[in-house]
Amino acid sequence: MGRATQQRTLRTREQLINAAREIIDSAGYEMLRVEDVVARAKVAKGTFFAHFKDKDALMDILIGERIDFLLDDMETSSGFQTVEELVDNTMPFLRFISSERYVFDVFLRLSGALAVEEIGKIATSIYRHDRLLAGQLADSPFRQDISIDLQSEGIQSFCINAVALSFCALHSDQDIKTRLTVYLNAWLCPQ
Amino acid sequence: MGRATQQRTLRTREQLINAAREIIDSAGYEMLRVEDVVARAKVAKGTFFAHFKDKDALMDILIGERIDFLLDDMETSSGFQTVEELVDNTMPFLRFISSERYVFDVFLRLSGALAVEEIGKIATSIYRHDRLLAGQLADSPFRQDISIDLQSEGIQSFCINAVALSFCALHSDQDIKTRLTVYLNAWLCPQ
DNA sequence: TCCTTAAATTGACCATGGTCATTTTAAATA
DNA sequence: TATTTAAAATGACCATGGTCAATTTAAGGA
Repeated sequence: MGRATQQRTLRTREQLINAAREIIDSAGYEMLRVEDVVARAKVAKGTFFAHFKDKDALMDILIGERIDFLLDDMETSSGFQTVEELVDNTMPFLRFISSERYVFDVFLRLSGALAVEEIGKIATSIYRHDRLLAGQLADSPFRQDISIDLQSEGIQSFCINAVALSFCALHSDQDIKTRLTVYLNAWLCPQ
Repeated sequence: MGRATQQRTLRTREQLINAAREIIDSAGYEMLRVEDVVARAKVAKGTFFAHFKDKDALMDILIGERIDFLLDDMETSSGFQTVEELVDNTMPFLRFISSERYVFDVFLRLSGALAVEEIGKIATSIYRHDRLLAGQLADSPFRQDISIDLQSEGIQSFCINAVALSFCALHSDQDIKTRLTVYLNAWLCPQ
């Protein structure tokens, strides 16, 4: 099974991720260049790709960890009894994935892993969000004619749609929160 | 207002699009390289970018025209009275956008135009699909508590979600048609 | 028919993500 | 401590989308 991971491996990886975080903090996700990351981390370009399969894999880690922090908050909240509360709980997450068009594109691209081996932080965080929603829906007074799992799947679908339309020039009349509220009332509280 | 468009401009554009169609027919959308397109069309690389803003703009045309053909079929159909019929009407469209992961990615990226000036064929086709759905929903026996427009928007959202999950290793248990049927029954026919 | 000039085309060049044969490092062992 | 060798790091190189100053073409007027 080979030798144990060396200390320097972990150090190099930390340098790369920290360099990337600095760039993102000052210039945003979209501006991140692999060449800038390796220059700041003082390693060669090849080293980057020895640590991350590709640029997306680094983004998956950085975006995924941000989402995880937001899910931590959602998890410690006391759940929701109304669509309004559900929307309020969800907005920090939606504000983040809609903060840059590039972030949303990466999120969509990595939200479904093509192979089980490739499941990354973003894909995992979506699964976590789904389970979190399902748990909180169990204590909520919404429709009873469909399963909790289906309710949750629909909520996620409408979240994505609300963000997608917010990027669309033809639909900029409504903001994400307004649109999501309309969707979820129709989805969770049919008359 | 400048001079009229020259004949050769139209000819060059046709050459480029035809070259692209040939490549896609034989190798698929993902394999298309701009360099191969210009080589086959016997023009210089710069000419490509004088005709199309970027590679995505060409894809928008080629994917958009395919979608338009599928919408033509949907339009000439006699509409739908049940979720089953709605799903059957929609499946050719979903089969196309799920035919390649790359096609789905381009579709998502170009489905919302960031600026009104940039509205392309794909964005237009989505608007057309929405209007087509709304027209056919008007004659359908589904829920009455939400507007036709909202019903249509939800259908589109669930279509995308069904395709997205079909690409996901964690959700490959159900196929697109099965999943969409479950979604739309819950969306259009709540108890 | 010859000029003028806007439109169209060209291809060398750039930006950036990604590869891989070679070199360096350090953990294990004699 | 010296040797071995797997792991880690290197950087020249490649693939591909995209730019732009320079050149060619052709429409319309003198």
